[in-house]
Amino acid sequence: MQFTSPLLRGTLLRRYKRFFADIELDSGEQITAHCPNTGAMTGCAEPGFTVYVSPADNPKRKLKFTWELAVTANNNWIGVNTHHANKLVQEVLEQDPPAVFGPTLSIKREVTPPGGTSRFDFCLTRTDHSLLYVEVKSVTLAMENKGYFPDAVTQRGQKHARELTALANQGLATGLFFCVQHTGIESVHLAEHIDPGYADAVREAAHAGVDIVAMGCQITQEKIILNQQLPIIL
DNA sequence: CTTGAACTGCCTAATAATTG
DNA sequence: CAATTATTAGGCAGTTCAAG
Repeated sequence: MQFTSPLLRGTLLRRYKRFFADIELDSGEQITAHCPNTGAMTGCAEPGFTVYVSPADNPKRKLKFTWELAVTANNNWIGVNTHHANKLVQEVLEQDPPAVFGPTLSIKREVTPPGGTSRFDFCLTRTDHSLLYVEVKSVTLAMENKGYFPDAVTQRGQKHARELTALANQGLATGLFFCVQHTGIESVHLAEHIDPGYADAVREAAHAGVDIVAMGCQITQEKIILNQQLPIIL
């Protein structure tokens, strides 16, 4: 995924009220950027981090910039725009999907399975015309070189995981895709210490046959590309 | 084109529980 | 029983995407 216009570099002053980030650009100008990440962003939003924002040309927007990238003290790059996660996953599904998902004919987004209550990020139609429902999760919490999910208690995520399990038990193909937008993460782990209930739900899902995949990406100020499969430790 | 849901932490208001 | 503390519930924020 290429950024359509060049990003501007700055320093994070503070992130607050969920949607806002005050940033001092290299030019010295102080701005408030939209923070497109609804998560806790633990370890991703420390004041003083180098950050990159994209300019918004939409005149209707109140905030002229969107926060896209953060660089940690260890020089790891993080994609904070969770909206890109689905786009990144879509790209990799179209171009070079993980083997367990198999080649696909078409991809639909935001699909509610028949009889279900949750919407899933993707529904793939595979070459044998079977359907595969995939839920995408964005991983940004890192400790050492390990990535953890979730970074906060998530009842909604747990509901998704349990519904995936239910679909799998009905014989449908299902997948859970961890999109790791953090260059320092080399493996993905369940955050037992943060949300043990979710960890259990994912293990149950795996046991029920939900295919769980994690991919990491290359991040530069020009683009983000999901390019490597990462091990998952359940 | 218009509308509305989703994303989910944080702050505040309201209620419940505990203590002197 | 009043006063203080603890817990819970609700509303809010900007943007994007999908459905009508």
